[in-house]
Amino acid sequence: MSRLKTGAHRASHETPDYADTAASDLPLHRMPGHHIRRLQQVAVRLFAEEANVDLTPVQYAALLAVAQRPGVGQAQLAALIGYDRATIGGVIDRLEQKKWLARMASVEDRRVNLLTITEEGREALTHAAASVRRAQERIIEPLSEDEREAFERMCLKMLAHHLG
Amino acid sequence: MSRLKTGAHRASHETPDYADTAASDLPLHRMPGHHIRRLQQVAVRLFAEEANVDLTPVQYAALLAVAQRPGVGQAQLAALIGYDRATIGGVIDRLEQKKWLARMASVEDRRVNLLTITEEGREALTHAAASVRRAQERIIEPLSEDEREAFERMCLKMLAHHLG
DNA sequence: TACATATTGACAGCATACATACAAATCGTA
DNA sequence: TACGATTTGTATGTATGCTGTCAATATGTA
Repeated sequence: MSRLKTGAHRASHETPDYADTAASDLPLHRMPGHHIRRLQQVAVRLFAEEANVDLTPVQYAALLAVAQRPGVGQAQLAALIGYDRATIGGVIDRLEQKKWLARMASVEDRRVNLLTITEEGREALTHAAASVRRAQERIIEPLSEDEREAFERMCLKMLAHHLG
Repeated sequence: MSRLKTGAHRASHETPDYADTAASDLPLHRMPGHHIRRLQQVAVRLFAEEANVDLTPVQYAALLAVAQRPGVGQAQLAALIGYDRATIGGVIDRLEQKKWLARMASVEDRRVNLLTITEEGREALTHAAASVRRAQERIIEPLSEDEREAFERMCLKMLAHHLG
């Protein structure tokens, strides 16, 4: 604790001389959770850099899913792409404001909002496709072809284990 | 587009019979960005499940970093753990409310808030260490030892490329 | 048919994240 | 030393994400 007085500019110019922490503390660079968080930040940034339409990664996934399954309900859409039921409402609000997606009352089940993509939404999807692909490629760009396959396989393995 | 009328409950009971999307649309299960997003959700959930103190992953990383470098400023802390300068303020607010972290005005640079961990904060860190370690292990649990090393190596490779 | 149970979408509250803008303070350089 | 450029922390606005709660609506069963 006596090192406390040394001030803000000192630490960055010297050999890392950490104050004691619990013996069982993992350093951040050994925490998969920390890596995943930073990769997520990178992925979002790359998506935004490449995007040529006003779409976030979340909005793109939602729009694509509705395009592939017209008439899906909000809860089903959320389950489909792994989002929260409470979150998807806001995402749909914003896509609806842009006129890319529409809510329609279901006749069979009056709780449900049937979701459909509009023509403009389909055009936006088409227009975005190439840049989305580029963003995805840029994330894994530093990996070799073998590594890319291994990375995808390991991701799917972890997701299947934790979600399946 | 004529399939649009078929309603909400149809698609989930039949062979995937997707409406046409652009030929260049990647399916979600081929998007590393999508996998990373879902892994991030899993990692946060596991952290919350294991946590035995009132700490989020972000707060834990910040608290640990301050414990290791007492007297760091907010901007330096943000750079250290890869967060945004604007975000870290709120994180620190909440850690300060819990009395686990303190802001002190710097004498040398009056713009800077020197951050220090309190005794209670150090105790919280110690108390949390084992559960944090468990959460990290659970994320990569389905991977073999070789795969775990490969996963870490590939994460670091991508992060170095995009952040370095 | 009546009633307990479950599902759906909305909403509130909290906690990241990022872009942008801002004032205060510091730094670099002419 | 004056002054433009940079840095620091804060504030605002937008967009996820999660937990909980709620009302409306279905559903399953006694």
